[in-house]
Amino acid sequence: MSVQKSSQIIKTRDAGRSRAIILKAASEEFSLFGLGGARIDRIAERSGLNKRLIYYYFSDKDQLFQAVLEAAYGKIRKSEKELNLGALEPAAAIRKLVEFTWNYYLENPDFLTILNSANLHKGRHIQESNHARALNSPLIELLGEILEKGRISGEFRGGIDPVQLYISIAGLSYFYLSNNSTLSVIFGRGLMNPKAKSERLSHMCEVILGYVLRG
Amino acid sequence: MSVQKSSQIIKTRDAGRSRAIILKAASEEFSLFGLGGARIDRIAERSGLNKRLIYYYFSDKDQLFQAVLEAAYGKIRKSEKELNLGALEPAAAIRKLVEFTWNYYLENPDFLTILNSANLHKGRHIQESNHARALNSPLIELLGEILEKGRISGEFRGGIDPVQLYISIAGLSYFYLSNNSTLSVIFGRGLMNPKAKSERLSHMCEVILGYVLRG
DNA sequence: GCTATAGTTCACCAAATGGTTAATTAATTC
DNA sequence: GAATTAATTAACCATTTGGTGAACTATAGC
Repeated sequence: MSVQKSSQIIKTRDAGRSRAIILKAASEEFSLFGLGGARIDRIAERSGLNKRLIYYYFSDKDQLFQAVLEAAYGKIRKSEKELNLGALEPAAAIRKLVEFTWNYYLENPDFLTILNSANLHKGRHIQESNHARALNSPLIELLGEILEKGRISGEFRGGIDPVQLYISIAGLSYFYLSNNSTLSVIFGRGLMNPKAKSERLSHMCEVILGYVLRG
Repeated sequence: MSVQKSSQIIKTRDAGRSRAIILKAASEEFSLFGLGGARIDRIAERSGLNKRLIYYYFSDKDQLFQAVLEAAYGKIRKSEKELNLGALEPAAAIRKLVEFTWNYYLENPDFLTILNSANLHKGRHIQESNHARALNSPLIELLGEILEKGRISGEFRGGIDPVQLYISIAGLSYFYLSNNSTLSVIFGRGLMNPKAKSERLSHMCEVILGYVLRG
């Protein structure tokens, strides 16, 4: 910030900062209304920046959405890397992955809705994004090693496909959280209160560990 | 159909038929583009009926979406009822529920996307729909009975919450299918080819049965 | 300090959007 | 078969939409 022309405050110029602000505002907007329901004018308002800047930095709505998607993937991949599952015993590692997934979705609800939008559009934006495609989950390899380690030690059953397991772990949290509004109504039961949430986490751990552990 | 004024073919008038046609066209449109991305003009085109009729029968876009949602719920509830799980042994009943869920989602992809839209909008449309709220899954009670029967016979573990189990069964299929576009890209693996689909179904059965069956 | 460029603003636009008015015609009632 | 009602149509509209042209200004390099 600097002062200029009779105490009028003007922002210093910073491309990186503006880009980041727009990205965040866009992420909120897409998350709230989906790709089709999002409004560029509202993103501009939300960001406090001029609408023209959105086009200056991101060309059009689809490319803006793609950038939002890339950022969302980048963020979760980063968190996954910090997990350090390799250091744990197999069963503890699996449990930690279930807990991490649950907590990450819980703390980043935008991630779920943005992914839903991406899928509504048949993954078009991810396919067009070399960046996001390269963000190919390194977790799968690690998960494969953990499963192998557990199998050798005799505690895990054999023949588990890490991709299937990863999708199952994600799916158990994802569906509950992403669809919680309709599920809560249908079951007449608040799925987001603290007790319900903790019960869900225990249930998921039981399901996943009940599966991987040799009976 | 009837012929009139020098061989010009005109449709007979039928409120019920028109309503149904609009509902189907709207369902396709909402499913393809979401609530925000759907276009009333396109729904009119798709239905082959005059746009004004949409407003005549459904008042506005939100109420049209609500009707689509109600129809979607009505349809799956009807299919669930025809399942007749009560007649089966507990383990077979659970397996059949997993298979049914998977197949239903597979054959009705619109159901998934419409539900996603409903959730994007915080379940507002379901809450406002007495009809859909009353469609409260009767499967839960039945599932509770099946679990109890299995527990008494000693094959199932005790303390399973039918709601949690139902959500897990649904979630395992739902996430895989609803997010298959992005997942296929990320894992570099076609999740919708016949082999992948059959592997998914076995995996889910193993996970769910591995959980309910006493180790 | 001058210049070139990158960042920002403002005013604008054609097309699309959800929704409406009012007339018209088929079906139903009497 | 006339009168009433219900279904359908065509034309229209105010507003919103994604996107642009071109001017302007702060900053970095010289």
